[in-house]
Amino acid sequence: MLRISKLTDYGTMILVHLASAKDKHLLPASDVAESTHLALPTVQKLLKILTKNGLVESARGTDGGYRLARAPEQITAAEILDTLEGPVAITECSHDDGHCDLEPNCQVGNAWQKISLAIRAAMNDIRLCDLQNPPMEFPLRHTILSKSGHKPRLHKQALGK
Amino acid sequence: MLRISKLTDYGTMILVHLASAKDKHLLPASDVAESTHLALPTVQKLLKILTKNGLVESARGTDGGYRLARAPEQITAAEILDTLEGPVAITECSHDDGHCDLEPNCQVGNAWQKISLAIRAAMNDIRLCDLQNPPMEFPLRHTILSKSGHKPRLHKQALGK
DNA sequence: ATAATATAGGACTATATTAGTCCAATATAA
DNA sequence: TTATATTGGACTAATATAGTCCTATATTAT
Ligand code: FES
Ligand code: FES
Repeated sequence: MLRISKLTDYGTMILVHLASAKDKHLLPASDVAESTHLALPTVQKLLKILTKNGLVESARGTDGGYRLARAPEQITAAEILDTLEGPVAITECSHDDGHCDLEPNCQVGNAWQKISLAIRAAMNDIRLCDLQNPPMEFPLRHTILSKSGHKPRLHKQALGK
Repeated sequence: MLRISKLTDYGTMILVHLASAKDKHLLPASDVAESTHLALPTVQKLLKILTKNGLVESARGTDGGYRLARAPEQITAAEILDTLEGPVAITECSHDDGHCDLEPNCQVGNAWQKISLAIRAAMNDIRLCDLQNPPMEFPLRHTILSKSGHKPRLHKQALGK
């Protein structure tokens, strides 16, 4: 259903490993690779991506390495997915962008897109610490606009292309 | 986020088209292709898949064709995704099945899987008629276990695999 | 300075998945 | 028997993902 790629899985493992690190200590990629049993080049690649997206921070040189940029409670699943899965928009329309000659009443792409956004909103409630130590059940209590049926959040998110 | 494939999008368009058909009338694949502006071979392939999975029913021969097997209110988004995206399970663990030598405390794959299931549960509330004519907002009000508040967030250790 | 360590950036290949097409077989009705 | 239309599956092409490797840059210690 929600299909996450292997790299996203790996990336999450890496984040979880960093989350369990001592304090502000920096872990070199080689250490992370060893601990997670993932191939070093893959770990290097992922750590670079995570760094570029602000989830982890890095230092070069001797005793350099990586660590979480924030506490595990302040990193959301939405961020992790955005970072590792990329800004993949749901298929918007089977016809090329903007021009749907057929049916102006076809809201199919639109509908899937709204569903996707609702899910994404729900992902904001799940945090790295939840992935680290998952609860019995994950709640998904959102609508695309708001949780109380009002109009507060407009979620004008640009889903790019 | 939730990434649906092009074929799933096409398939949804086809379902919506069938949903708008007169009564119990059968539409041949060629008709569907023309109406949706999709390539005929693709439409044929998708209709076969939809038929095999019980979402539409078919008749052969002259005046044969396809129609929805049930009313649009009785076809859920979950079914559509299951049918068109296949039974794609989320990546369970980066190590081969059952054998995670490293860390017994790694619940990463497990966590994503639970999230995926929660989303799938939410998809049971969305129906073909909603995709046809999407509401302002899609509600996602589920947890993996129940919908009535059940003391979530307990961070209980999940049972293994 | 120089050497050693480690990240940054990106190019590159290999693999897997998705998308799309086509053909032979079967069923139905006129 | 002919025309219509689905069924089943094989097949190729296109794209996305996974994985590796090379060069440049920054940092620290000697
Ligand atoms: S086919 Fe273009 S909006 Fe649906
Ligand atoms: S690496 Fe095996 S369960 Fe997480």
